[in-house]
Amino acid sequence: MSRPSSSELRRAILDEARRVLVENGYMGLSMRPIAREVGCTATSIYLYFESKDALIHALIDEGMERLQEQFQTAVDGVDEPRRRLARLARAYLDFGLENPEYYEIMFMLHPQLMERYPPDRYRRARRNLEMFHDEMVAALGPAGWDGRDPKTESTLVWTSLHGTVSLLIAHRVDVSIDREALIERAVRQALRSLDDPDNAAIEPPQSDAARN
Amino acid sequence: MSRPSSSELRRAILDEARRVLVENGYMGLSMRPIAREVGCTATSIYLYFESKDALIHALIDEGMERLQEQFQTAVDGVDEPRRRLARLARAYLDFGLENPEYYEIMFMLHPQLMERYPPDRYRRARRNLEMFHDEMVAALGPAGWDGRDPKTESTLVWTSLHGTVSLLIAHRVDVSIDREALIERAVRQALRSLDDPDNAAIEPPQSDAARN
Amino acid sequence: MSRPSSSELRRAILDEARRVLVENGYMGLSMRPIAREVGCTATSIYLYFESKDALIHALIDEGMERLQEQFQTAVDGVDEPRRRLARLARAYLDFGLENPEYYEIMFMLHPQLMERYPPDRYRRARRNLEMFHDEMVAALGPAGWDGRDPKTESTLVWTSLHGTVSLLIAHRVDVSIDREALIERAVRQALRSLDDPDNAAIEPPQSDAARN
Amino acid sequence: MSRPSSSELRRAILDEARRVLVENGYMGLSMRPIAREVGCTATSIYLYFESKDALIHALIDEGMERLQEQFQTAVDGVDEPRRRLARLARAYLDFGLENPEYYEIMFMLHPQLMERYPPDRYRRARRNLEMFHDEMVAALGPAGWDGRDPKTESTLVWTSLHGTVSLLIAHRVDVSIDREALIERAVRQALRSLDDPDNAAIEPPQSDAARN
DNA sequence: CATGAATGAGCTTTCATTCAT
DNA sequence: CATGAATGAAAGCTCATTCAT
Repeated sequence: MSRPSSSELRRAILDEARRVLVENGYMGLSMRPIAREVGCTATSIYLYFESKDALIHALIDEGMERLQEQFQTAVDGVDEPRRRLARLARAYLDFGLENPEYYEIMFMLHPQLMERYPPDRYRRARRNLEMFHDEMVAALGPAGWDGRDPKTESTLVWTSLHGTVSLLIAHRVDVSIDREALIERAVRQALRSLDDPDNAAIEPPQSDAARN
Repeated sequence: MSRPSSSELRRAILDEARRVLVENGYMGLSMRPIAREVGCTATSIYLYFESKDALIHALIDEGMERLQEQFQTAVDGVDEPRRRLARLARAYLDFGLENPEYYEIMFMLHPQLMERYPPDRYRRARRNLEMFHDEMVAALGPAGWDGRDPKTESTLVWTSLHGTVSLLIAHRVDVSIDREALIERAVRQALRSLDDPDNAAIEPPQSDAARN
Repeated sequence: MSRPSSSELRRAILDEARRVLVENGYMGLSMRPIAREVGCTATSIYLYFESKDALIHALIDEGMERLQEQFQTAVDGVDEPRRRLARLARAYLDFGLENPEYYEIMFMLHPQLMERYPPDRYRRARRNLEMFHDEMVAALGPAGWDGRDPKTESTLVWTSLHGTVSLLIAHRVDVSIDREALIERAVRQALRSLDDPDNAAIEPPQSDAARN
Repeated sequence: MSRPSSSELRRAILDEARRVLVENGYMGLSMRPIAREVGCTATSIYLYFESKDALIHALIDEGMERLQEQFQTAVDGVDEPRRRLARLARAYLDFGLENPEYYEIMFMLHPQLMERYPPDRYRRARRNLEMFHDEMVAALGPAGWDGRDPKTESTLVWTSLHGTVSLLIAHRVDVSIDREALIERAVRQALRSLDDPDNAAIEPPQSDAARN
């Protein structure tokens, strides 16, 4: 899976690119400053990455691999389905918070930029998220869905975790909030689907509220 | 702020800027194409907005005002606290999905870009989100928190809604998922805090894996 | 026909571009040196020409107009068809030798570059050359073609003049050759079609000579 | 697949360079795409050619040799001077049309680029063209020039053939023209000098119109 | 004989912005 | 209120070429 790593420079470029990404974001990423920082010319970058897009895509790939590894580590040796799912959720949050630069390009890039990511690699990357689905099905079994759709439910787990990660790494969450407490609550809430689906107390969606 | 006179040109610039935003994202927004589209020169834009940042900030302000209006409309005439909260959640989702361009600059901009948004206006904008907090406190009363922090809980409502909105407008959610069903589930899940806080079945956070 | 000429800078850019063209050829033409020479920045050139191609195309247009003018002047007041044709031929040669930079981009550009010249403007430009055809038909009348094709014959006039012009301005013609004598002979030879078409003495094309 | 021997690589480079030349012209010729196509590195090209210029010059040399061969073949066994000259003319046209990539670098390069072609090799190459001169002298003998200069006349043969070849390979000649007919006519016209020099019907050059 | 790594100069073009009018 | 002219900086990228191995 991992490349023969043609040189340390390639590594240095990727690392510097990540560093810039978390600091300045995608649009603040430009070739010459990276080159200057790693001590080569802008031309040299093109020896390892055929374009700026390719460099970004390589980072996305790396990020997806790392997330996959953290997922595997998280569930390794854990048998109980609910615990496996909880571990996955926690691992997702941890990954995002510990690797904001990877997370940003993996899950927060604008659609227009994402379109240039090769579709087959995109599909492969998406398989990471299917773990949420598979573990949920394993946890709840064929019954117990009460008419709900497993794909929708697992997507919901993901979106709810993503909301927390993305706002945290964008420094949008009030600093007075206890970070660890929020994370813990996010994990638990994400997994509430596993418990009682009874929430009749809340009113059904109202189309009038949708109008502006 | 700016004069209340606000000519039609100013309006046209803002509208065109929004149109570009939803298509190309923040980084695809540049002054001259806007000018060309609304039929004036790039210089003219500077008569109404002192910089590109100021233009973006004006759009953020507008978006925040619109969200505020939709919040007010949503809870208008509704007395029951839980229903008020549900309405707010639904209004938030609807706003994001119907105004992706506003939503993007309001809640998805990179920190570096957000830093240039004047802090006082940022604080004012944040007050929108405090509605979640206030309504939750109203709903649960002084008791019933079981040791949980109202601020954390209301933040959790927000992040969970944001996850769904942001991934939907970024076209990250699998197209085979029923959009409306996901939204409905997102609202309900966001408000689960109001019900039983019992989730002892899920293991405690693994603090060792979270630290780097 | 001539533009309102928005400023003298536009003129200066065109002139400098021409100067560079004759010296360094098309591939030696680049924006920044032009800018430096006319005393503006490279960006300014883009105020007057939307691209390097557009700049070249503007020069082609100008050249075609000038050639057209010289053609008109040449035949002005001349009635006798043969003399009109001779004047055209001479004017063509003179134009090319006096305006080598125009001539180069008008008639010596590589096909690949020419493809980007808008087809409608190309067709308009080609009309210049149709004057050879029209005058030949006028000179020889409906009869007198002895089975030869007027279009072929007029094309032959052009190609034969072009050969002389292009080799002269490329400095390919031996310097010991009397330039004026060559030109005079070229004109006369180009118009030989008008006289006796009898050249049976020369053998027909031989396919064996075509093989390598 | 065995490795190409060194001479084969040299050959492959030259062939690929020619292929690129006919497609993209001189300015579209760059080292790395050639290397990629022949399956070596850009550096390897420098083992066989000390510079891009040298590569081009080698191609020019090759082309000149091939033209020389075709000239020899054309007149081989032909005794009658006029027929020999006609054969040469035809061979020249055929060479250009069948080897447009050679022809372009041999006869259509901008003076600035040609200056770098070593003068001695240039002179040797020029000897090809002197065959026109020698055969004309042989055909007409010491008399029969009527005051005309043999060098001028043979140059005229060349320029007139060049005009036809260069415009044809640049796709400048109207597609509705019968290519073979034009070529045949070009050969005949080029050799008209051999016949009557009487062209008194055409007016003398107008030196006044030629000056600016 | 051939390579991989690297370079410096250069390319066309776009950017947000300013200033005199 | 609006413009046309102009700019400096920077963008991504390609070029022919060199050098140690």
